[in-house]
Amino acid sequence: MGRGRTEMKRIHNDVSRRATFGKRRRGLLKKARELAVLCGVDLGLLVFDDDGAGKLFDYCSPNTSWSELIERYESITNHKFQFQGINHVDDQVNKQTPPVMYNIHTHI
Amino acid sequence: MGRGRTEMKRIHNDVSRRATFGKRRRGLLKKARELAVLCGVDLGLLVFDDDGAGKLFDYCSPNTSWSELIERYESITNHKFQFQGINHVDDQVNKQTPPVMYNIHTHI
DNA sequence: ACACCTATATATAATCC
DNA sequence: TGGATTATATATAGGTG
Repeated sequence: MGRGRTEMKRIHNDVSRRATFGKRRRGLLKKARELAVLCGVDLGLLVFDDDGAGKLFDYCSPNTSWSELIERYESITNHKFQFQGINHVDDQVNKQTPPVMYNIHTHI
Repeated sequence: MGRGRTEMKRIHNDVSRRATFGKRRRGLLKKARELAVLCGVDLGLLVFDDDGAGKLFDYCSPNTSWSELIERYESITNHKFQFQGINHVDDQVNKQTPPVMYNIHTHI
């Protein structure tokens, strides 16, 4: 994209990589919000900046929260995350109709 | 984008909204993977399809996992999610250097 | 590092099949 | 419905200040 094609591997030059990170991170967050708004779906995006300061960038769609998203993720994948102090683990969880799960590896 | 501009609000026509959801969801997952690979950062994306079947689409960058991402999110935001069966809650958690947190509302 | 610029690569809305 | 197509809107690589 832009003035040249980009190989899909880690950019070795530190300056270029940081510049690209800033641009693409903003683009990705914007597109995440657009998808949530245009299609009215729930979604969450987490991006960690590993520059040593440990910055976090995230987006969570309107009318939901990360705790809800994680609960739903848990109920679908059985990964069993738990919200501290509130016991969400009960026998009902896995009695719901099991939703279908897709991921990028099978659906790109 | 495409042959016309799109207002940034929920698409009311069911057929259009579903078509757009499929296209943009694939685009977003692709861009999430590109950001992770090009910049070597950890990230995760969760998208729920609210069509009644409860489908989930997700991407998690290489060399990490949702449980790790959520632990890191927790340590930054103090939201205190917990991985079931393993007690991650100890007094060390909040003694770490507090990382900076950004989100789309302040950094779009 | 950050913002702006501009040429190009991509994403995708509308359309057709 | 779910792919192709194609015209256009957007994203962004590379460059400059």
